[in-house]
Amino acid sequence: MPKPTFFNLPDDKRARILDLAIEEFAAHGYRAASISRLVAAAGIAKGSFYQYFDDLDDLYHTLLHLGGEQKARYLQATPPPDPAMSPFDYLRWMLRGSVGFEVANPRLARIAYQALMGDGPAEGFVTEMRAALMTFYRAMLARGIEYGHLDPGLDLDAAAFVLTSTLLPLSQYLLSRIDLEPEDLVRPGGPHAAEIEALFDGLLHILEHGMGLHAPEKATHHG
Amino acid sequence: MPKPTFFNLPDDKRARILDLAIEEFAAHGYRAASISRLVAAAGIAKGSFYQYFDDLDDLYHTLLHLGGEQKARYLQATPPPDPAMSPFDYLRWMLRGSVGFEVANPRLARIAYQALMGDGPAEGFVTEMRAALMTFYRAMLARGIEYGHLDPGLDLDAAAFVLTSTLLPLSQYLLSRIDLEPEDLVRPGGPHAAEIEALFDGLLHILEHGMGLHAPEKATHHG
Amino acid sequence: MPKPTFFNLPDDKRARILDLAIEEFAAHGYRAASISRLVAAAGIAKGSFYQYFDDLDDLYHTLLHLGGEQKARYLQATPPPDPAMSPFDYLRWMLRGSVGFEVANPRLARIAYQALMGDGPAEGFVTEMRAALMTFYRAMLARGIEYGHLDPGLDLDAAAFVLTSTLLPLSQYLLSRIDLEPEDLVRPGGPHAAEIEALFDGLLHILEHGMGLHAPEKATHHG
Amino acid sequence: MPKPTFFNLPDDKRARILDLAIEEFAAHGYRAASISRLVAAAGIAKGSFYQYFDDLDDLYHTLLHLGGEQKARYLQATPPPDPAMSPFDYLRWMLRGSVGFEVANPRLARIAYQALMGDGPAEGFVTEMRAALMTFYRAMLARGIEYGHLDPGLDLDAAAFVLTSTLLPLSQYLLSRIDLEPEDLVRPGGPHAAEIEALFDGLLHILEHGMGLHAPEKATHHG
DNA sequence: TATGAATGAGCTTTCATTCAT
DNA sequence: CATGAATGAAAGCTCATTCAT
Repeated sequence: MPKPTFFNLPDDKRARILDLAIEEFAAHGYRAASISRLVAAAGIAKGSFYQYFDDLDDLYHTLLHLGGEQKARYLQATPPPDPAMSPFDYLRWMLRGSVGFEVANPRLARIAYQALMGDGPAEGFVTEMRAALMTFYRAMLARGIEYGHLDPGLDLDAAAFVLTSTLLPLSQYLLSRIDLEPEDLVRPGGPHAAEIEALFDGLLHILEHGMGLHAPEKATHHG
Repeated sequence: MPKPTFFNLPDDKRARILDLAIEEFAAHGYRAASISRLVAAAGIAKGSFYQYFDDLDDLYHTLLHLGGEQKARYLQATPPPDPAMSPFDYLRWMLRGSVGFEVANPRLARIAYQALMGDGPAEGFVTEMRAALMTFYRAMLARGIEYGHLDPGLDLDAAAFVLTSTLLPLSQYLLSRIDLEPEDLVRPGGPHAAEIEALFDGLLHILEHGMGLHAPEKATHHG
Repeated sequence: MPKPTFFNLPDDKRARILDLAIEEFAAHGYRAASISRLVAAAGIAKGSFYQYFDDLDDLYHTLLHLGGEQKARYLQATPPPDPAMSPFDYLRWMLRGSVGFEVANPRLARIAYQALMGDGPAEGFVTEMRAALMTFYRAMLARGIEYGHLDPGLDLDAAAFVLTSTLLPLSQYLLSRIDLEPEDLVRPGGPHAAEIEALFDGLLHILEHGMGLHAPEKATHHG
Repeated sequence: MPKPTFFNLPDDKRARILDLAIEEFAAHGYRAASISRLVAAAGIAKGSFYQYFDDLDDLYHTLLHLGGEQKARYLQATPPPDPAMSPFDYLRWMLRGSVGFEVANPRLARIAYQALMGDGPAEGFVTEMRAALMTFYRAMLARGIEYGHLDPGLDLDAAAFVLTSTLLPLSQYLLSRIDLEPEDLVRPGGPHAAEIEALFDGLLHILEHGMGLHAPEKATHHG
């Protein structure tokens, strides 16, 4: 938790520090991030850092929380589909939102991704978030079964694992595959919008047929 | 690339150094691994390290190559099924082999996993290996389509991505979920063999139905 | 010397600051005492400290003076015996008083003791106080000779040195030897009152016979 | 305990480092001694210090042990008097030796003195040494009683306390009183030899008469 | 080849002190 | 008078790397 001093800072200064901190962690990872480098980049005194934060860990957790809040706000900008409908519609909504946010905030996304992949301190926050993700997907799938959209014989553990493993690295994959500026990547009518939607289609098709109740006629999905 | 000096070492000494290096990287990660700690643990002189390797990066890549070779040897111990048969039989073979190897070499597996997840130096090797994995899966899937086992409309990129993302973290997931000693985990008749096979079944079912040509009668997979 | 600001403070606030300052110096010693820690404990602003004192040294000397005054007041509460009588009666009075005060104010006593033992700044104050102590004892001893209570051949320097060296650490010794709460230690009828009086007897006996004119019959002091 | 590296150093370099370390601790005390200052003075790299010692504490204890050994060697150069004789003869021997050593090694003596006075880390070594001193004096006094040199009614605790308290700071007192170069102070025929012996006489007289069995005729000690 | 002492840059952290509000 | 943000010097300590033996 940052010290009150940090929140009393002028908005632009606080924002600049956070931005450079994101830069630092994204560039060097949790373990090799350096307070010295950060304060040099930010043009503030070494001692000032400790007026704002307890230590690097404090700043790190601040960044992760910040990322979580920002992503939540971003997702809420587009209302989610009716949960009684197919969970794949829901997934598509979430997928568009997540990728949109992460492509718009690639460095912050990279930090969160690495945190969930085992970089960063092993304790608390991260472990909880991984578990929360799995739990969330399990619940979503269970609801899907209840509403008759999913195969009742589905192995929930396996399915939640597939979802987590697949969706987490998705935007990193996109960013690496399409070597473009992030902002160009997801602009609604941008040059890659079609390509991305195609990938979403392919992905969701696999998941849907892998997990869903597929009537024979639905098999001709991509005529 | 290690220097010739390293290969002239007595076998046991060379093995001990590699083993402790694995320990060091697995325990502290690529960025926080320390030559000082390693030579102290190995009981060799600081200078000797530089007789064997250029630097930590050199050793790191050596370890990754070593892991690759060992895994290849391990997999080849069990002959793969006929590639003309269902790619899911092939996948199951590979899955059993991979998980078996990684659970038998948890620290080495952890290093490789973290390397592929973005720890380690961003350059060369790692990126290549990720690409190689994707390419390998793409080829496997293409062959599956060719032989009529897979839906010809399958989005190869999406499918290869799902496979890569799902199979890479699988053994880490298993190790975390089943809180047991690694060696107990995969012993053929061990206490968790059934549980693991069930997870494999669930996983392959999803992938198979998501990607395959599913005859209607196969839908009752787990009666 | 504290600044006037300090004396204009509400009594309770001023007292609290002094009390916490005593705590700080007693706990960490002169050299490791920290303004930062003190103001944090006292809940005052960093800058406020400098409104009250020049620096840590200023506060330190204030504490020492304060201790001196308090001790003087404490001693005067019990009227000293007639100086024309044996200086050992006088010593016993002083001893009781000193030990009583120091045991009642252990942290303040500890600071003063360490100051006189060479902790603290080498300059001025401390040296003076040590010299003053010696001078005081010399005068007392000289008066004892004058009044015929002491051996006229007594080496005044040696004797004053013995007194100073012996009495200064006395209460520290008592506190360390008897592992009890300070307040229990000197309560008139307390469990250790007898033990302490016995030590006083032993001590004064040695000093008296070492320095005094001892009539043969007084040799049977502790039948 | 210093690391082996330190003992492999050339003699003169090792000696210079120890000497400057003594200087550092004597000048600034245990708590304010600084590795940075020391290495600057010694002209060695910061890192080199840590090749020799674990940390400041390690060096500090090394110095104390070194002082103890040197003093023991110094004392053994003059054979002690027969312990069956008066303990005051023994005391005089010890006193001459101690003062001689401490005046010849004033800074080392100051460090040890401050250590025994409560500077330095509270743990182990120091507490033990204080207790050892008291025990040693108690034993000496008990032997004195046994051999009939001391008053059998003597309070051993009180007496041992007087001895410890008096003799410990003696050379510090001498050094402060006689403002001379240490080496001039104890040279056998030096300008202050007589003065010092006189102080010894005075001191021992007090102790002897305070603790001893004084036959009436011995009372005329300084005729 | 093996050694391990030497090095200095770099790290995190604490500190007393100043000063604008 | 009170405040607390800003500062940079200085601390202890670790590190990879070099090099003479």
